[in-house]
Amino acid sequence: MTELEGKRLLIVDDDPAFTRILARAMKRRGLEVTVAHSVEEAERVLSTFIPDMATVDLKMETASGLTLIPSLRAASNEMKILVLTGYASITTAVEAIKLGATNYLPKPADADEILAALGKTQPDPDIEVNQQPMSVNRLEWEHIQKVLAEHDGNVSATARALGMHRRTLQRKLSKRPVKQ
Amino acid sequence: MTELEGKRLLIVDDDPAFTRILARAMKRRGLEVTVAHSVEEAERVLSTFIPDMATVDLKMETASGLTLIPSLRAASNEMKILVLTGYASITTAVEAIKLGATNYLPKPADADEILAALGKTQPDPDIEVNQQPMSVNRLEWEHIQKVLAEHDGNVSATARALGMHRRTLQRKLSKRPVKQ
DNA sequence: TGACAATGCGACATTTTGCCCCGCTGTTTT
DNA sequence: AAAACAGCGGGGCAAAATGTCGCATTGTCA
Repeated sequence: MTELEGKRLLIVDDDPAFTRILARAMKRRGLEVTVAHSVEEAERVLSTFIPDMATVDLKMETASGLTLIPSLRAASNEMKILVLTGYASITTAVEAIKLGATNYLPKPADADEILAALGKTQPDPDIEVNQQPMSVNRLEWEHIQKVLAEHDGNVSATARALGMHRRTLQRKLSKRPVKQ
Repeated sequence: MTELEGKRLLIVDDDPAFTRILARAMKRRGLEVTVAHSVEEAERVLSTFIPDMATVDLKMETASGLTLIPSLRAASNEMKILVLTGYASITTAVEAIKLGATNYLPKPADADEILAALGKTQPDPDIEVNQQPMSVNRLEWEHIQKVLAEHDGNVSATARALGMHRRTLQRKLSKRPVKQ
């Protein structure tokens, strides 16, 4: 881990408990950590210095972390950008990588996983494919996320498009996605 | 759909039933379709001509579809490459995009979804409106049928694979007038 | 034949859902 | 500016779906 010594990490997440713990773990590993609790705050940080790596939460109070990725990537081509979210979906993962993220991890993830994901830049065609098909619940979650993205996050429109009650969709969205 | 007329599509998937249906649907839309049932076969096709777009399955008998993506991308920067798999996961989605895929879709997906994912860039107002996304129920139904077939009709095994209770799967299978 | 998995189904507790109704916040219309 | 409108989040409640357990029956295979 010595090669991490002194590297600057920007953590963007509006969960104070999460950022506190992660920041501490990263500092213990010798990183220089800055925390931003919103996209706006992150933009301000960017105007003062350019971090070497960044972790970005997707679901935040105000703007989505996705909107921050282009700014981060514009600030530096070398920056390692990791998207980290408790509401992971294939749709947002694809979107994030296309926007220039280096990697994408579902929460919960510990500090070592995060560092590993930040370090693994090169794609590997030989990673193994799941042997299990998706669970129905997971498939539903992915589908909902896709349609939601197509409707720019408009819950009402998505519910209409899916022929599902808005209240039900709202409840489903507030839950964490199922594993696997 | 006229802008699709005559475009060459390469379908890489080792499921004969799937390729047959998809090829037919795509031909009906005016595409020129070639099918490869393995990565090797796809490589051979590539040495003959360069398609405008390709759909690639991940889980195939021999090599994973992921290994094909660099070849496809090397053959042309313009090619639309869609990864399409019943064994979708965030990990492989991220890898696929990093390797140069244009998009990534979990199966089941119908022909229109696939075309959309391959990058319809035309601002066609009608398409958006009448193109309803698949309802969650139908999506679920198709997925269940697929996995059930993979397990030779074994309900218990299917329920395990789908992470769903056997009793629930049983009930779903019994009373299902397949509504859209 | 014995062992074992799979099936169909009843019964019941738990969870999810559909539905109606708020209040609040922006945006568009009048 | 006021009113009308759309979207969001959420409370509460009845109806429906699901998870769970148990049990008798039916393959299947060595």
